[in-house]
Amino acid sequence: MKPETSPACICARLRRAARAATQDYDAALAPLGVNVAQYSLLRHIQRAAPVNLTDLAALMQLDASTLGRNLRVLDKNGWTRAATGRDRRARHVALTDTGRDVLNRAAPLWRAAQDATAARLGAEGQTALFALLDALDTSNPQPESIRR
Amino acid sequence: MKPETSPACICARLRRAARAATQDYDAALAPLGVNVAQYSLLRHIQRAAPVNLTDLAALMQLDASTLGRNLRVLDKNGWTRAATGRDRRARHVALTDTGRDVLNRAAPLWRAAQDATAARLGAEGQTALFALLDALDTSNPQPESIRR
DNA sequence: GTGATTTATCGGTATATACCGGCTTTATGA
DNA sequence: TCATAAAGCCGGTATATACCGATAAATCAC
Repeated sequence: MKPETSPACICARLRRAARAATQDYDAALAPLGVNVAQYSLLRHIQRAAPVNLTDLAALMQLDASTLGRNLRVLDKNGWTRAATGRDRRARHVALTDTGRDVLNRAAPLWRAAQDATAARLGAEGQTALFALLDALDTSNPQPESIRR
Repeated sequence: MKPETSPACICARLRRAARAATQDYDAALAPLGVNVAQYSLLRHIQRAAPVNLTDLAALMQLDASTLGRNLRVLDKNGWTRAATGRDRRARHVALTDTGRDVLNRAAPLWRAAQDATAARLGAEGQTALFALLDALDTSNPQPESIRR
Protein backbone atom coordinates (compact mmCIF):
# COMPACT_ATOMS: atom_id res chain seq x y z
CA MET A 1 0.00 0.00 0.00
CA LYS A 2 2.24 2.77 -1.05
CA PRO A 3 0.47 6.12 -1.02
CA GLU A 4 1.49 7.05 -4.57
CA THR A 5 3.54 10.06 -3.67
CA SER A 6 4.77 11.44 -6.98
CA PRO A 7 3.52 11.00 -10.52
CA ALA A 8 4.89 8.22 -12.68
CA CYS A 9 4.65 10.51 -15.71
CA ILE A 10 8.18 11.18 -16.83
CA CYS A 11 7.17 14.49 -18.31
CA ALA A 12 5.42 15.65 -15.16
CA ARG A 13 8.44 14.69 -13.10
CA LEU A 14 10.76 16.62 -15.36
CA ARG A 15 8.50 19.64 -15.28
CA ARG A 16 8.28 19.53 -11.52
CA ALA A 17 12.04 19.24 -11.15
CA ALA A 18 12.58 22.08 -13.60
CA ARG A 19 10.16 24.29 -11.68
CA ALA A 20 11.90 23.57 -8.40
CA ALA A 21 15.38 24.12 -9.78
CA THR A 22 14.21 27.32 -11.46
CA GLN A 23 13.02 28.69 -8.15
CA ASP A 24 16.32 27.83 -6.45
CA TYR A 25 18.43 29.46 -9.13
CA ASP A 26 16.08 32.42 -9.46
CA ALA A 27 16.33 33.04 -5.73
CA ALA A 28 20.12 32.91 -5.91
CA LEU A 29 20.24 35.34 -8.83
CA ALA A 30 17.51 37.65 -7.53
CA PRO A 31 19.88 40.24 -6.01
CA LEU A 32 20.98 41.13 -9.54
CA GLY A 33 17.47 41.31 -10.96
CA VAL A 34 18.10 38.49 -13.37
CA ASN A 35 16.43 35.08 -13.45
CA VAL A 36 17.88 31.79 -14.58
CA ALA A 37 16.16 31.82 -17.95
CA GLN A 38 17.66 35.22 -18.64
CA TYR A 39 21.03 34.19 -17.26
CA SER A 40 21.06 31.14 -19.48
CA LEU A 41 20.12 33.21 -22.49
CA LEU A 42 22.85 35.74 -21.72
CA ARG A 43 25.44 32.97 -21.39
CA HIS A 44 24.41 31.43 -24.68
CA ILE A 45 24.68 34.79 -26.38
CA GLN A 46 28.07 35.37 -24.79
CA ARG A 47 29.34 32.09 -26.20
CA ALA A 48 27.74 32.35 -29.61
CA ALA A 49 27.69 36.08 -30.40
CA PRO A 50 27.21 37.42 -32.93
CA VAL A 51 24.38 35.05 -33.68
CA ASN A 52 20.98 35.39 -35.25
CA LEU A 53 17.74 34.43 -33.53
CA THR A 54 17.13 31.26 -35.49
CA ASP A 55 20.56 29.81 -34.75
CA LEU A 56 20.38 30.82 -31.13
CA ALA A 57 16.95 29.25 -30.81
CA ALA A 58 18.24 26.01 -32.32
CA LEU A 59 21.21 26.07 -29.96
CA MET A 60 18.97 26.44 -26.95
CA GLN A 61 16.23 24.21 -28.35
CA LEU A 62 13.81 27.03 -27.85
CA ASP A 63 11.04 28.06 -30.19
CA ALA A 64 12.27 30.98 -32.26
CA SER A 65 9.32 33.18 -31.37
CA THR A 66 9.84 32.41 -27.70
CA LEU A 67 13.47 33.35 -28.02
CA GLY A 68 12.55 36.58 -29.76
CA ARG A 69 10.21 37.56 -26.96
CA ASN A 70 12.64 36.59 -24.22
CA LEU A 71 15.28 38.62 -25.93
CA ARG A 72 13.14 41.73 -25.81
CA VAL A 73 13.34 41.65 -22.03
CA LEU A 74 17.13 41.57 -22.15
CA ASP A 75 17.11 44.33 -24.73
CA LYS A 76 14.79 46.42 -22.57
CA ASN A 77 17.23 46.00 -19.69
CA GLY A 78 20.08 47.14 -21.88
CA TRP A 79 21.90 43.82 -21.61
CA THR A 80 21.79 42.92 -25.28
CA ARG A 81 21.59 44.64 -28.60
CA ALA A 82 20.40 43.29 -31.94
CA ALA A 83 21.58 44.67 -35.26
CA THR A 84 20.66 43.91 -38.83
CA GLY A 85 23.49 42.66 -40.98
CA ARG A 86 24.00 42.02 -44.64
CA ASP A 87 21.06 39.64 -44.68
CA ARG A 88 18.39 42.14 -43.81
CA ARG A 89 16.05 39.44 -42.54
CA ALA A 90 18.41 38.37 -39.79
CA ARG A 91 19.16 40.19 -36.56
CA HIS A 92 22.52 39.56 -34.98
CA VAL A 93 22.47 39.58 -31.22
CA ALA A 94 25.35 40.44 -28.90
CA LEU A 95 25.90 41.48 -25.31
CA THR A 96 26.30 45.09 -24.33
CA ASP A 97 28.91 46.16 -21.78
CA THR A 98 26.16 46.27 -19.21
CA GLY A 99 25.14 42.76 -20.16
CA ARG A 100 28.69 41.51 -19.75
CA ASP A 101 28.86 43.20 -16.37
CA VAL A 102 25.64 41.58 -15.21
CA LEU A 103 26.97 38.22 -16.31
CA ASN A 104 30.22 38.74 -14.43
CA ARG A 105 28.47 39.73 -11.27
CA ALA A 106 25.92 36.94 -11.61
CA ALA A 107 28.54 34.24 -12.05
CA PRO A 108 29.26 33.67 -8.34
CA LEU A 109 25.55 33.68 -7.53
CA TRP A 110 24.91 31.12 -10.23
CA ARG A 111 27.88 29.14 -8.94
CA ALA A 112 26.40 28.98 -5.46
CA ALA A 113 23.11 27.61 -6.74
CA GLN A 114 24.88 25.19 -9.04
CA ASP A 115 27.11 23.92 -6.23
CA ALA A 116 24.17 23.45 -3.89
CA THR A 117 22.29 21.55 -6.57
CA ALA A 118 25.31 19.49 -7.56
CA ALA A 119 25.87 18.56 -3.94
CA ARG A 120 22.46 16.94 -3.83
CA LEU A 121 23.33 14.82 -6.84
CA GLY A 122 26.96 14.02 -6.14
CA ALA A 123 29.51 14.04 -8.92
CA GLU A 124 28.39 10.70 -10.30
CA GLY A 125 24.79 11.66 -9.97
CA GLN A 126 25.31 14.77 -12.05
CA THR A 127 27.08 12.80 -14.76
CA ALA A 128 24.30 10.22 -14.70
CA LEU A 129 21.61 12.88 -14.84
CA PHE A 130 23.18 14.59 -17.83
CA ALA A 131 23.50 11.26 -19.62
CA LEU A 132 19.85 10.48 -18.98
CA LEU A 133 18.71 13.91 -20.15
CA ASP A 134 20.83 13.43 -23.27
CA ALA A 135 19.17 10.07 -23.84
CA LEU A 136 15.79 11.81 -23.68
CA ASP A 137 16.81 14.36 -26.27
CA THR A 138 15.32 13.25 -29.55
CA SER A 139 17.66 15.58 -31.38
CA ASN A 140 20.52 13.37 -30.20
CA PRO A 141 20.87 10.10 -32.08
CA GLN A 142 20.56 7.08 -29.84
CA PRO A 143 23.88 5.24 -29.36
CA GLU A 144 24.21 1.97 -31.25
CA SER A 145 24.01 -0.01 -28.02
CA ILE A 146 20.57 1.30 -27.22
CA ARG A 147 19.00 1.98 -30.59
CA ARG A 148 16.47 -0.56 -31.92
CA MET B 1 38.79 21.14 -27.90
CA LYS B 2 35.30 20.12 -27.21
CA PRO B 3 32.83 22.50 -28.81
CA GLU B 4 30.75 22.92 -25.65
CA THR B 5 27.56 21.51 -26.97
CA SER B 6 25.10 21.78 -24.09
CA PRO B 7 25.10 23.93 -20.99
CA ALA B 8 26.66 22.64 -17.80
CA CYS B 9 23.98 24.44 -15.80
CA ILE B 10 21.90 21.74 -14.15
CA CYS B 11 18.89 24.01 -14.08
CA ALA B 12 19.14 24.91 -17.75
CA ARG B 13 19.47 21.26 -18.65
CA LEU B 14 16.40 20.36 -16.64
CA ARG B 15 14.44 23.19 -18.19
CA ARG B 16 15.48 22.16 -21.67
CA ALA B 17 14.53 18.55 -21.06
CA ALA B 18 11.21 19.58 -19.58
CA ARG B 19 10.46 21.75 -22.62
CA ALA B 20 11.27 18.93 -25.00
CA ALA B 21 9.26 16.34 -23.11
CA THR B 22 6.37 18.78 -22.85
CA GLN B 23 6.29 19.17 -26.59
CA ASP B 24 6.33 15.41 -27.13
CA TYR B 25 3.50 14.75 -24.70
CA ASP B 26 1.55 17.78 -25.89
CA ALA B 27 1.74 16.52 -29.46
CA ALA B 28 0.52 13.11 -28.38
CA LEU B 29 -2.40 14.57 -26.45
CA ALA B 30 -3.26 17.25 -29.00
CA PRO B 31 -6.09 15.28 -30.68
CA LEU B 32 -8.09 15.65 -27.46
CA GLY B 33 -7.37 19.33 -27.03
CA VAL B 34 -5.56 18.81 -23.76
CA ASN B 35 -1.92 19.44 -22.99
CA VAL B 36 0.33 17.62 -20.57
CA ALA B 37 0.11 20.26 -17.86
CA GLN B 38 -3.66 20.01 -17.97
CA TYR B 39 -3.56 16.24 -18.14
CA SER B 40 -1.31 16.11 -15.12
CA LEU B 41 -3.56 18.47 -13.23
CA LEU B 42 -6.62 16.41 -14.12
CA ARG B 43 -4.92 13.24 -12.94
CA HIS B 44 -3.92 14.81 -9.66
CA ILE B 45 -7.46 15.99 -9.11
CA GLN B 46 -8.80 12.55 -9.97
CA ARG B 47 -6.57 10.97 -7.35
CA ALA B 48 -7.02 13.60 -4.66
CA ALA B 49 -10.58 14.86 -5.13
CA PRO B 50 -12.25 16.45 -3.35
CA VAL B 51 -9.28 18.65 -2.55
CA ASN B 52 -8.79 22.33 -1.97
CA LEU B 53 -6.44 24.48 -3.99
CA THR B 54 -3.79 24.84 -1.33
CA ASP B 55 -3.45 21.12 -0.75
CA LEU B 56 -3.48 20.39 -4.46
CA ALA B 57 -0.80 23.00 -5.06
CA ALA B 58 1.35 21.47 -2.32
CA LEU B 59 0.84 18.02 -3.82
CA MET B 60 1.98 19.19 -7.22
CA GLN B 61 4.61 21.54 -5.86
CA LEU B 62 2.98 24.33 -7.78
CA ASP B 63 2.45 27.87 -6.58
CA ALA B 64 -1.12 28.18 -5.32
CA SER B 65 -1.89 31.16 -7.52
CA THR B 66 -0.52 29.29 -10.54
CA LEU B 67 -2.70 26.35 -9.72
CA GLY B 68 -5.73 28.60 -9.37
CA ARG B 69 -5.17 30.09 -12.79
CA ASN B 70 -4.47 26.74 -14.44
CA LEU B 71 -7.63 25.41 -12.90
CA ARG B 72 -9.70 28.12 -14.53
CA VAL B 73 -8.81 26.72 -17.92
CA LEU B 74 -10.06 23.29 -16.89
CA ASP B 75 -13.18 24.87 -15.43
CA LYS B 76 -13.78 26.83 -18.61
CA ASN B 77 -13.56 23.58 -20.58
CA GLY B 78 -16.09 21.99 -18.26
CA TRP B 79 -13.63 19.37 -17.03
CA THR B 80 -13.61 20.40 -13.39
CA ARG B 81 -15.87 22.09 -10.92
CA ALA B 82 -15.01 23.90 -7.71
CA ALA B 83 -17.42 24.25 -4.82
CA THR B 84 -17.25 26.03 -1.51
CA GLY B 85 -17.62 23.80 1.52
CA ARG B 86 -18.10 24.38 5.21
CA ASP B 87 -14.91 26.41 5.35
CA ARG B 88 -16.00 29.23 3.13
CA ARG B 89 -12.42 30.18 2.37
CA ALA B 90 -11.66 26.88 0.69
CA ARG B 91 -12.81 25.70 -2.71
CA HIS B 92 -13.04 21.96 -3.23
CA VAL B 93 -12.19 20.81 -6.70
CA ALA B 94 -13.43 17.67 -8.44
CA LEU B 95 -13.72 16.29 -11.95
CA THR B 96 -16.92 16.57 -13.92
CA ASP B 97 -18.21 13.65 -15.99
CA THR B 98 -16.76 15.37 -19.03
CA GLY B 99 -13.44 15.67 -17.25
CA ARG B 100 -13.43 11.98 -16.43
CA ASP B 101 -14.25 11.19 -20.04
CA VAL B 102 -11.39 13.32 -21.32
CA LEU B 103 -9.05 11.58 -18.93
CA ASN B 104 -10.21 8.15 -20.07
CA ARG B 105 -9.78 9.00 -23.71
CA ALA B 106 -6.44 10.69 -23.08
CA ALA B 107 -4.99 7.73 -21.22
CA PRO B 108 -3.86 5.75 -24.28
CA LEU B 109 -2.41 8.87 -25.90
CA TRP B 110 -0.48 9.64 -22.73
CA ARG B 111 0.60 6.01 -22.60
CA ALA B 112 2.05 6.19 -26.10
CA ALA B 113 4.13 9.25 -25.24
CA GLN B 114 5.19 7.73 -21.96
CA ASP B 115 6.24 4.47 -23.61
CA ALA B 116 8.21 6.28 -26.30
CA THR B 117 9.96 8.35 -23.65
CA ALA B 118 10.58 5.37 -21.39
CA ALA B 119 12.06 3.47 -24.30
CA ARG B 120 14.74 6.12 -24.68
CA LEU B 121 15.68 5.72 -21.02
CA GLY B 122 15.32 1.98 -20.58
CA ALA B 123 13.78 0.55 -17.44
CA GLU B 124 16.90 1.12 -15.37
CA GLY B 125 17.32 4.57 -16.80
CA GLN B 126 13.85 5.57 -15.76
CA THR B 127 14.42 4.31 -12.24
CA ALA B 128 17.72 6.13 -12.10
CA LEU B 129 16.19 9.33 -13.45
CA PHE B 130 13.41 9.30 -10.87
CA ALA B 131 15.93 8.70 -8.10
CA LEU B 132 18.04 11.62 -9.28
CA LEU B 133 15.04 13.93 -9.55
CA ASP B 134 14.03 12.88 -6.06
CA ALA B 135 17.52 13.69 -4.84
CA LEU B 136 17.13 17.16 -6.33
CA ASP B 137 13.87 17.73 -4.52
CA THR B 138 14.65 19.84 -1.50
CA SER B 139 11.29 18.92 -0.01
CA ASN B 140 12.58 15.36 0.27
CA PRO B 141 15.02 14.77 3.11
CA GLN B 142 18.38 13.55 1.94
CA PRO B 143 19.00 9.90 2.80
CA GLU B 144 21.42 9.26 5.65
CA SER B 145 24.00 7.86 3.27
CA ILE B 146 24.25 11.10 1.37
CA ARG B 147 23.52 13.77 3.90
CA ARG B 148 26.64 15.61 5.03
C1' DG C 1 15.78 37.75 -64.80
C1' DT C 2 11.41 36.83 -62.96
C1' DG C 3 8.26 33.88 -60.46
C1' DA C 4 8.18 30.36 -56.84
C1' DT C 5 10.11 28.84 -52.72
C1' DT C 6 12.49 29.07 -48.63
C1' DT C 7 14.28 31.63 -44.63
C1' DA C 8 14.19 34.98 -40.71
C1' DT C 9 11.55 37.41 -37.90
C1' DC C 10 7.32 39.34 -35.83
C1' DG C 11 2.53 39.66 -33.83
C1' DG C 12 -1.67 37.52 -32.21
C1' DT C 13 -3.30 34.31 -29.08
C1' DA C 14 -3.27 31.01 -25.39
C1' DT C 15 -1.31 28.94 -21.55
C1' DA C 16 2.03 28.11 -17.62
C1' DT C 17 4.49 30.00 -13.98
C1' DA C 18 5.53 32.79 -9.79
C1' DC C 19 5.64 36.81 -6.58
C1' DC C 20 3.13 40.15 -4.00
C1' DG C 21 -0.54 42.45 -1.88
C1' DG C 22 -5.31 42.41 -0.55
C1' DC C 23 -9.70 40.44 0.99
C1' DT C 24 -12.54 37.21 3.36
C1' DT C 25 -13.01 33.77 6.64
C1' DT C 26 -11.49 30.95 10.24
C1' DA C 27 -8.76 29.94 14.31
C1' DT C 28 -6.32 31.54 18.52
C1' DG C 29 -5.36 33.68 22.77
C1' DA C 30 -5.80 36.72 26.59
C1' DT D 1 -15.68 37.88 23.62
C1' DC D 2 -12.94 40.41 20.90
C1' DA D 3 -8.63 41.63 18.98
C1' DT D 4 -5.08 39.42 16.47
C1' DA D 5 -3.16 36.08 13.75
C1' DA D 6 -3.36 32.66 10.31
C1' DA D 7 -5.31 30.37 6.26
C1' DG D 8 -7.25 30.28 1.66
C1' DC D 9 -8.01 32.42 -2.35
C1' DC D 10 -7.95 36.10 -5.95
C1' DG D 11 -6.11 39.84 -8.97
C1' DG D 12 -2.26 42.58 -10.71
C1' DT D 13 1.98 42.18 -12.88
C1' DA D 14 5.81 40.12 -15.21
C1' DT D 15 7.89 36.56 -17.64
C1' DA D 16 8.41 32.05 -20.23
C1' DT D 17 6.66 29.16 -23.59
C1' DA D 18 4.73 27.58 -28.09
C1' DC D 19 1.73 27.50 -32.23
C1' DC D 20 0.08 29.83 -36.22
C1' DG D 21 -0.14 33.06 -39.76
C1' DA D 22 1.82 37.27 -41.90
C1' DT D 23 5.53 39.85 -43.87
C1' DA D 24 9.82 40.83 -45.81
C1' DA D 25 13.97 39.36 -47.73
C1' DA D 26 17.00 36.11 -49.92
C1' DT D 27 17.52 32.01 -52.84
C1' DC D 28 16.27 28.88 -56.40
C1' DA D 29 14.39 27.25 -60.73
C1' DC D 30 13.64 27.72 -65.25
